[in-house]
Amino acid sequence: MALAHAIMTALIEDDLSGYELARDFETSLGFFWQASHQQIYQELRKLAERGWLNKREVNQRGKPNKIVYGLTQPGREALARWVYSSTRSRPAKDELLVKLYNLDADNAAHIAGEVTARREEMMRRLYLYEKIRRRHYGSPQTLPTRRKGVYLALVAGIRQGEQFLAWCDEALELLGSIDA
Amino acid sequence: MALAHAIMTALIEDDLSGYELARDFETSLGFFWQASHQQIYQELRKLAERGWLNKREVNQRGKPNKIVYGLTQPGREALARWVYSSTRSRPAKDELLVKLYNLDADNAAHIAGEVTARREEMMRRLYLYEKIRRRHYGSPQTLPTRRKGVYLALVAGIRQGEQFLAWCDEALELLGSIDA
DNA sequence: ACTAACATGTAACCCGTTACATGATTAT
DNA sequence: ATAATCATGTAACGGGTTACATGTTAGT
Repeated sequence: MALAHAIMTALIEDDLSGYELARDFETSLGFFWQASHQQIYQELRKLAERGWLNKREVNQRGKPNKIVYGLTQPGREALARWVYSSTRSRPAKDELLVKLYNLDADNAAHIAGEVTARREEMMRRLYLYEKIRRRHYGSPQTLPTRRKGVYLALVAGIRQGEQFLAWCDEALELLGSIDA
Repeated sequence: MALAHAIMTALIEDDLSGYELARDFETSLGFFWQASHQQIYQELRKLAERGWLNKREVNQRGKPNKIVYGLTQPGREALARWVYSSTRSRPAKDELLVKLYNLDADNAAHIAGEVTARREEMMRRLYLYEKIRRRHYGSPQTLPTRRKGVYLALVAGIRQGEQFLAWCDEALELLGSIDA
């Protein structure tokens, strides 16, 4: 049920089309919950059927028409209730860590390569996070309540990313000391 | 395909039954890749059919018989090849962070409660990690190669956990300052 | 002419979760 | 008796990924 609530969360402040939602799920909310456009379109249909979203077609000039979805009152209520439900955390699955259990002299260089690639990917992501933080979340104490929550999620991403970079460095050092 | 390789990874050094694998997937390798016994039994069947695992029934006294699986040579080769495949990271999904996007004066106390619960869960987990580290990974430089990999995975878990605790504290402070 | 971005969908398959199902042995 | 641990499975469902499918407009 989480995707439904993630989509509704994305619609709290703005009405969006499936395409726009899919784009947003590549950034912002998508940092913590990703979804493909195929999933999103399916879920939007279900949510509209259930009465949690309404839809209207918007004519655009220079672009194809789009179908814009908005939260209905029942939708807002369902979302608010969901926040009070309890979530059990399921720790992240990471293939790279499983691969580490298979470390040997032959594959050490390849694994080091994968760690390096991940490190670079995380650097790019952190750069993005920091840009957003500087622009919109400079003084968290003064933010309106909801934005404080978004800020905390962003900080979680930043902290986790910085920690990951440190781990990569440690891993690369140890991996580098293994003789091929 | 990752579950198959996680199971084979668990069988590198010891032959195990489905039940024993399911138990192991609650700790050690399971820290980075979890699976239920239902999934494991299915996957074992498939892997045996494919010739990557062999199985033999073991009679036990005082306990029901068990079916013990071991890696075949083709299995070891498939596992070794898998390590060289490239994995793209898919960032963790976390419902709690999505909930933070819904923060308001009403639900702040509930969310703080969930953060506290997660914090305690992570404390317990870190205690376990640290115990394992102290017992088996005191001097990483001197470990045999494969164990160095396992050590790095463990360190990743520890680092990530410590970071998470710090984030929880920051989050709880900010959440506590919100007036109900 | 071609590519990128805009825009929306269906179908098949695989993976994971929940529920159901059974039965032995050991300890309290 | 009852609960806990050992031990192995099936079935239904739902979520997620990949592949397939179509069409417009704007820019090079």
